[in-house]
Amino acid sequence: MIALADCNNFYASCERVFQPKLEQKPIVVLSNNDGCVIARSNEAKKIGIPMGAPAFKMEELFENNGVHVFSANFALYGDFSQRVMNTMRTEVSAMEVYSIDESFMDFSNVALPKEKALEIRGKVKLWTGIPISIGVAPTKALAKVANHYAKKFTVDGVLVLEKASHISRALKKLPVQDLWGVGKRYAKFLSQRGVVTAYDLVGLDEGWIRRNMTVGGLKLVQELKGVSCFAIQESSPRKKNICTARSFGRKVKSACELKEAVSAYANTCSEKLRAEGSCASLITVFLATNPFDSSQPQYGGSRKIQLSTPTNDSLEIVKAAIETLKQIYKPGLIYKKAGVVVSEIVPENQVQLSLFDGVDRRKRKCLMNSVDQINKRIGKNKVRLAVQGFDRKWRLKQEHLSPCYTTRFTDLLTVSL
DNA sequence: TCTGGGGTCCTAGGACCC
DNA sequence: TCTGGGGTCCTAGGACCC
Repeated sequence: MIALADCNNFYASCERVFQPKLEQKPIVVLSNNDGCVIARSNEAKKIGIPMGAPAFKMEELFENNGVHVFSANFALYGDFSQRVMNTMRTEVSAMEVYSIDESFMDFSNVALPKEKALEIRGKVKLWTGIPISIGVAPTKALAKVANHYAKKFTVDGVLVLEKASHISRALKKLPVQDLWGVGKRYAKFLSQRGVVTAYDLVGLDEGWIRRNMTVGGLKLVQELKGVSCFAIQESSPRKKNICTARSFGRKVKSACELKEAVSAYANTCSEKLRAEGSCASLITVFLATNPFDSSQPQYGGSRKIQLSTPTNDSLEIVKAAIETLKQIYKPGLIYKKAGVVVSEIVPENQVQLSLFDGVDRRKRKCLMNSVDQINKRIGKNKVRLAVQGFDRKWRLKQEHLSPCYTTRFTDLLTVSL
């Protein structure tokens, strides 16, 4: 048996932990740049605020319903995620962290799954303040289904799906698009063929599924029949791509500002590589104008640069990114977004060195180590490259940011007696 | 004025190899 | 008249996840 734990309305719940007066109140969390709604408390869902709705179109609705609006605070959510995962890890022998707010847990040796799940749920709430729901079933895909019902229809937030009759009853009531692995396109394609529920999908010919929904669809159907195709993966495989990209908080025209932004993103990619113990040899830079602004000329450019030696050195990666940016930059346009992707990733200790390499890599590694350690101790980006800029006018718009209660000393909660 | 930011996997088709 | 069979690698695009 496999359990899937999923935090309820995770970002909204994080915002509530240190502001208990927000219990029972509608909360929404906005994406970067306060762009669109990415998380909603149950109360906000009831008001009819859709997921992904642009915030500027919702202002009246927010106002009229007393909705508490937050800018995304990923430092806070990331820290809470770790606390939740660490708490769950004390209870099970094997666990896979699947996303920032979800984990699969091995329940194969759990005698009383329902009781165990309730215990975990209670412990996470007590230790972290975050409410979670847990679904337990024979496979991952079925655990997802169980979790779906646990969240929607149970009082205690836990559902075990084990008996065949219970499983087929659950599948009969589940719209096919609510399945893990069935998105909008497949849902439309299937409904045109009369496949509406998960149960309908399971009844189809497997050859047909394979032809029309690839092996991914076939594995999903197998899992729904109780045949496990997805094992619990305790350690995450090395990333194949690492991307840092942002929309700008305001219009950006000048090459100089773009250079600052792209340098900052390239530096972040380098930091992510170092944190993973990886190096990359392909750097891609892209930029784009605002696709929603039809009054302006549109442009999207991207270009790659191949490095002869894989690296995670900020100086090298930033330099390569700036060179690449110069090749795709067109003056006179209003840019809205830029990003850097690093790929062709290899482990740091398996880098193929070049005979003609001019860089003193040992020395550089020491430098990067020092920078990382200092920044870890006294704050992000305290030591950085000058090219990353100082006023950073292009940075995110975050008008409703909550304090980083758990990751920044100056933001610690104060209590007056 | 204002619409996010990460990822993965699969497939088809073209170019090329022997 | 008649033109094989087996591969790999790369890319773009599509689908999905959170």
